[in-house]
Amino acid sequence: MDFSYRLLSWYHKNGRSLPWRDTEDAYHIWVSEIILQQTRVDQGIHYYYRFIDAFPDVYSLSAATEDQVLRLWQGLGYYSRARNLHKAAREIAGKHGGILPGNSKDLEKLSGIGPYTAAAIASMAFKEVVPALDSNVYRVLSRLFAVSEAIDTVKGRKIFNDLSRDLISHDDPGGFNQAMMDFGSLVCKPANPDCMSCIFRLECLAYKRNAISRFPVRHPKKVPVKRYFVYAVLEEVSETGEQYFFVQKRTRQDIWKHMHEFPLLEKKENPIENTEAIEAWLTSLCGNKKAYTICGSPLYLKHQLTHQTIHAYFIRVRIHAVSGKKLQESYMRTTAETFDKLAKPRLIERFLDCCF
DNA sequence: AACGCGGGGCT
DNA sequence: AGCCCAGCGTT
Repeated sequence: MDFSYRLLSWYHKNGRSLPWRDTEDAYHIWVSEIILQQTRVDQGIHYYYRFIDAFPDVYSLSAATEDQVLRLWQGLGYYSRARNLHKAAREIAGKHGGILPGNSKDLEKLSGIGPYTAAAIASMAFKEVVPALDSNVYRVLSRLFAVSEAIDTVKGRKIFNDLSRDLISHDDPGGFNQAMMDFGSLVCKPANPDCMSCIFRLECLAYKRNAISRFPVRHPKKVPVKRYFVYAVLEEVSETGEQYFFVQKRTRQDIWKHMHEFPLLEKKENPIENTEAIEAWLTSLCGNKKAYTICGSPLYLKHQLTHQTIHAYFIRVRIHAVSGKKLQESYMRTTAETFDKLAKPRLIERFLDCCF
């Protein structure tokens, strides 16, 4: 089969030049692969430079705190990637002498490394002949062979796995995998693919059937759920003139785990008209009605996630004198400077951009 | 197998 | 407004 030869020829002429290519350092490749999970290259590349700069090797990453790693990941989303990367780095530093496992099966045992990432690292860093199936590859193959099985089922995955195993280059598996991904993102794009410059156009079954847009097949997605957040932005100015905020770290199995935010009241329905309930909440936070003053009217921000629509209201509150017990026990009192260094979700960053 | 997990670009 | 992106872990 000359598929891989033709693909690699295309790749050597048209492939992208990226900082994690042309390196033997498995750690660098690993970091790039984690950053690029469900993330476009354009979006992730800046984070890659900053991450490698801050943590140039496994040991520097393992020596960092989770908070430091999350702060660097801030704004990129899917924060479990950062937590798992950090966790795995500590495991490698502790149990593997700082060396990444040298094959895909052992790589897959590490936190945050699944079938795709294991195959990507093993093929690129260790020349293991194993196909890395990401959504680019699913798209390219589903169109080439008009695969009508959905890509997000076990049955479908097996079909694509088998196809790739037949096609993959044994001389340059890493190049093959990267070539497939570049081809998918540069030519066989999700929308408006560039079929006219496609080297496989004449063999492409989807193109022949004039059915490009029907591939790949995937299961329909769920509609986003609505959530209503009311944040109390509690500001206290001490006698020395220092400004303090009250913040908390999210710990639940939910969005933004281990990221920081303001005291939060969440409702299923829009609560903003119910001023009594909100004031009761603020009072319980601050101890009594005289302990605080609401500044102005709430600021509303809509925040769209892939699977949730968050309607957020920020209420700025000035705290006088002594704070309530609940505030002391459940929340951290931080200076503006310290707060700045904490990892925060985009929504909180957006609010800060508006008001501070 | 189904679900939850971000943020941003493209159409 | 909806779809998609160098997927993975949990339930």
